[in-house]
Amino acid sequence: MSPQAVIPKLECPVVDEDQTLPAADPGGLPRVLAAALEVFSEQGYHGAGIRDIASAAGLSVPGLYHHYRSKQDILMDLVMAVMGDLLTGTHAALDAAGDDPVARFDAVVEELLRFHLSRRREAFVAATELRSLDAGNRERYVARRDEQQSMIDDIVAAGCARGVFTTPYPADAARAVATLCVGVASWYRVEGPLTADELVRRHLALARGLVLTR
Amino acid sequence: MSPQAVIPKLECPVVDEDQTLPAADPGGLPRVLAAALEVFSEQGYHGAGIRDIASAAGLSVPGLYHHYRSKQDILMDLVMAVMGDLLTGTHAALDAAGDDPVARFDAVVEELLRFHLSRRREAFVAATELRSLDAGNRERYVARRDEQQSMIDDIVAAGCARGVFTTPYPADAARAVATLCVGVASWYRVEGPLTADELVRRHLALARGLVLTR
DNA sequence: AAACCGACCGAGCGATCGCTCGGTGCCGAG
DNA sequence: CTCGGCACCGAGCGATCGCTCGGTCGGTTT
Repeated sequence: MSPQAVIPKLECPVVDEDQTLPAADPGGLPRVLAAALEVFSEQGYHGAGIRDIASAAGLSVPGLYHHYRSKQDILMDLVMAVMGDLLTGTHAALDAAGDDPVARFDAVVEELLRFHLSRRREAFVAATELRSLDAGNRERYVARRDEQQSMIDDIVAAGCARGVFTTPYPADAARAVATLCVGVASWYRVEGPLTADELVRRHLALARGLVLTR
Repeated sequence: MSPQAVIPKLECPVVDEDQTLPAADPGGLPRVLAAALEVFSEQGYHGAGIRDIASAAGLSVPGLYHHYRSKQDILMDLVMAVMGDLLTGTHAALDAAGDDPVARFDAVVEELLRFHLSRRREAFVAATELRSLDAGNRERYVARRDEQQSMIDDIVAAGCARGVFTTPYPADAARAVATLCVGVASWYRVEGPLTADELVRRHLALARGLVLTR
């Protein structure tokens, strides 16, 4: 189904991506995970067949199973890799932002927005396929997700404690901020009227509106 | 999989629901659609088999196909029924709200929130299974969805025109309001710390923060 | 009584599912 | 030159998929 030519086979442990991929992601995911992302984002986990993933990766079915033990493992590896990148990014943004709660808020919101803009399909799959993870995997994933959410919670709470944020409901506002940032992944289109920079600018203002309720 | 006893068979065109359903919805959906909602919300469209739907509805597989022509038709009927209820509700709330943009804004936001609270699973399925609708069905559904969005757009634009809303980005704020309201369906739990009324109160304040950006 | 209808079901169709068996070809180490 | 191991594949396993065929059954019409 995927309209790709024959790509020379070679799975390399280190990054070595000089091949032109059909429409791959910018995040440097391994070839199989990039292929899985492609088909999962279009058909969903249960709608995508192993054969779809294999051929999108330029592999046979047994070739795929040489690298991953099951379809469930592929999904888990994918969403955990994405969540790991997100946490790395937001932690780095926070470290660079210093101590001012407003600067920290802006930094984490901007990072969240840019992540969900540049890796829309990853974020979409991670959000919608939560239910396709089996119980143990889901638990491990949700723990990481909560780690991200409580990062925002803490920043908003700190801002409220110092009086720079005025919302009477810090926890609800923090969740609303996350909802807003994550939500861009499900409607943003590069062909749309908004550049990424302009979108970030506007949504930073909207996010501030959530913590500065009058 | 569904732990239900044998329910007397009888599909009635008019509403006649004195049977105790296992964990059915409050929205008065036909038996088959209520069953489909149950399994779609747990396994997704592609993850759910028609045997799951049939047995959740207390029917055999051919019995199911007596009422619906295909699995795709069941999904389409389900999401269109839900979207129809939402549009009916928000239009009614608007009609009752009069002409003041702030009253209209509050009315539609409250209706959106209450709908997504009381019919969480419906809203969740409609949002996540968009991609499972085939091209023609998706187009028809998205048209109704856009109708709902532009209702909010118009209210925010009217409020900005009269100067009671101050956001410099009415369209983005309106989308953020919708994102916020729709989002509650994916995290709200009845067992959680927030009553529905308190949640509505707080999120009305948050939504106002989005259109009253300083 | 005969003819018809809507609601429903047992059995099973071909296709596809996730996954595995038993390989082949290549490569660096000994 | 052999050998072990890695990357990979053709073929096909049993199970399940969406869907249909050919009915039965009880009620209404004529």
